[in-house]
Amino acid sequence: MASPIEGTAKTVTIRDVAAAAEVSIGTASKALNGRGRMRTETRDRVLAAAERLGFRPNPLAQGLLAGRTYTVGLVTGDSFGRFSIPVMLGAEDALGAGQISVFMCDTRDDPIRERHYVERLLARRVEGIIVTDRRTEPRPGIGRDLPVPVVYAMTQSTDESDVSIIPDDEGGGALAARHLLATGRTRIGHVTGPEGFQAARLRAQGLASVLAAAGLEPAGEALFGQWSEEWGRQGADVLLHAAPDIDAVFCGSDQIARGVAETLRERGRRVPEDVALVGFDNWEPMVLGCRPPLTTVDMNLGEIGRLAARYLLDAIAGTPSGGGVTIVPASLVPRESTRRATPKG
Amino acid sequence: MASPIEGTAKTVTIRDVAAAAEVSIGTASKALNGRGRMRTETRDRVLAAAERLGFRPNPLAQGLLAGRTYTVGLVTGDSFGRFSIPVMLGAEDALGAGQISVFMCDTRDDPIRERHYVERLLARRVEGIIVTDRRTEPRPGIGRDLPVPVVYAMTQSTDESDVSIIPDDEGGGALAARHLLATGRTRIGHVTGPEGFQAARLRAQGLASVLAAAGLEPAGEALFGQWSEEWGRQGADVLLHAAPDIDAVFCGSDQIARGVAETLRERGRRVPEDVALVGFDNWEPMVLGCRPPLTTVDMNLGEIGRLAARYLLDAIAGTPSGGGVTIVPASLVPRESTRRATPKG
DNA sequence: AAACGTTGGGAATAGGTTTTCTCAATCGGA
DNA sequence: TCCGATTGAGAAAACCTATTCCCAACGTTT
Repeated sequence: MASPIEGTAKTVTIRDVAAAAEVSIGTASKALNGRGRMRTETRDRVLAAAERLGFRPNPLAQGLLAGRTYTVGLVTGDSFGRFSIPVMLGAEDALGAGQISVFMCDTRDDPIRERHYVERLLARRVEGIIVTDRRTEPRPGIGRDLPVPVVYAMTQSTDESDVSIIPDDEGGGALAARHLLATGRTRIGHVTGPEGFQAARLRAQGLASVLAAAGLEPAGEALFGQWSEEWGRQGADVLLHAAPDIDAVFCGSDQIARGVAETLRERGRRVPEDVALVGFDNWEPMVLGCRPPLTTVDMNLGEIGRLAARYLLDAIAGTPSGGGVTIVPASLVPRESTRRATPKG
Repeated sequence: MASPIEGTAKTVTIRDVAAAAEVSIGTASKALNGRGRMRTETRDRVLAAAERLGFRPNPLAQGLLAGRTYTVGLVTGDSFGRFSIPVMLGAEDALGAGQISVFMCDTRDDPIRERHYVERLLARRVEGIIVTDRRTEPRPGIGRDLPVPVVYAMTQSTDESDVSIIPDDEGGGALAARHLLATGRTRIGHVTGPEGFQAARLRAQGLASVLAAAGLEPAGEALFGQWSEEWGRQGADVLLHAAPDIDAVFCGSDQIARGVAETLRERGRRVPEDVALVGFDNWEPMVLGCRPPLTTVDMNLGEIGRLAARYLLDAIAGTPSGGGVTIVPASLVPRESTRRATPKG
């Protein structure tokens, strides 16, 4: 049986199909699309000819006529890094199912390139654009009054009327805090990334408000630093000095948590027996490489991507669903680093 | 000044431009493309009108006429993971510069999805396809006698006449070995991934042949296991038991190297003073998070992508450059884990 | 003044598909 | 037997741009 992927020296058009089936082009089109009324015998004859010749309608011609391209653009400033990849996969998942293809653009965080790419996408008549980035901070939009809908995923536009879909950093922090409380911890420290990052501030805030609601004080101040293991190692020492009696640390990222885990172990604190540990990101190589495997918060980035895609599809269909900023809840992924100490005896 | 990105309620065609400039459509086209002969006054009038109306030629119409789409497909089985991303960025870099846009397809390693996507790309009349994957193993091609050129990057087609561009695993292993020899190490162990991976076998072989050429025996057998930190920790113990006097370990991946580093430290061996360590991949978070920062081999994946793109561009232009399998040399990235012990006194 | 060359611009066609309109043929009913 | 209704299929327009061919007008030369 001939594979439809197999080569065709020359591209076969509907004209060829019509000729082979001995009908007019219009009839062939109707037969292929199940549109008009005709004898089933005729329809079958056309279908058979199309199959035999390996006919694939030219989407350029289709799009030209329909005024649609069934394409969207995906613009990232993150060079498709750790954060934008899952978003992108989620989006591609949702879009691909609907026969929409995705143009990929990497701006390298350069506004000039970004503008350039947006221009090109618009020239190509994409029907929508998804913008993703590494930081959840609000950023300037990619242009005002664009002729197609735009969704910001994993980042926000400074223009509040734009549609943004972001993770729930504060809720994630709260989730981690409640999990630690539920496993019996009360003296909880926090080591996280630069204070300049909204994500870091919100996660800290989520932790703080849960602690406050439980009538607890945080153990030491929230330590802002870098998104690195090295800072995790340093931060753990600072924390142990400031609050030697801590029984848990919530970290702003899995990388930081690994650094913290290492220092804790070297200082003779057992994880999770003496000190429980929660990370953030659910970045597998980090989380599983950690000793012990790390309880962490998953931002559900794939869901963010899917949501962004769905919004875009709705907007393209002319029925935009909601607007403004949508916050996607985070999930807690429990692993060994917060296992409850087994009661003695 | 009006931004060309700004919105246009209705898409403006060359017809509108022609009307605004009071010329015929044909003249407008010639003016915009600098083709025919005409008074500069006329040309300027058209250009001004186009600018004013924000005219962008419809690429569908252009493509339909020219029989070109200026698009290529990028198909990955790796869900755009750690290995295919850099390849993809390199490719996008080279293609984007040439006004070619890239369709992104994630097959999730599923042959059905792959076939589906290839179908869709061909239907969209892409002018070429790049296939990337996580493993460098030969894999079945995406189809025979396709109407467009195909390049396999970071993977190979089982069909030897297909064009593949892969990293130099063996050369990378040799590079690591020579670096260790150059820093005065002679008793070199090897911990790597599953023997089922060609990449693991080739890297081991690169090490082995350099050692043999130097008249040295490997320290212990090459240890094949998993691509994980956990295996690195275990493997290091096995190695220390089999060859307690090792002064260097070459690891098949940075993750493994981190595990090895950890065990070495816990067993009282200092890195790099007692034992030097070389990883593979140059995966930044791993390499920099390691203590000490890890010397490693970089496969130059970006270059692989750029090369793949360049080949594709040549093939599209009708002048395919070379063919068969191209191997891209690896580079050694020296860091602290192989620092030469400073001579005493 | 006539013949010729040059220049500027328009008309028409192509590209592949969808859709609307139109027409012919067939069938049923009176 | 004739008329009307219904069905099946074709012709043509539309989508938008690029290109080829052609024509008219103007200027130059003899």
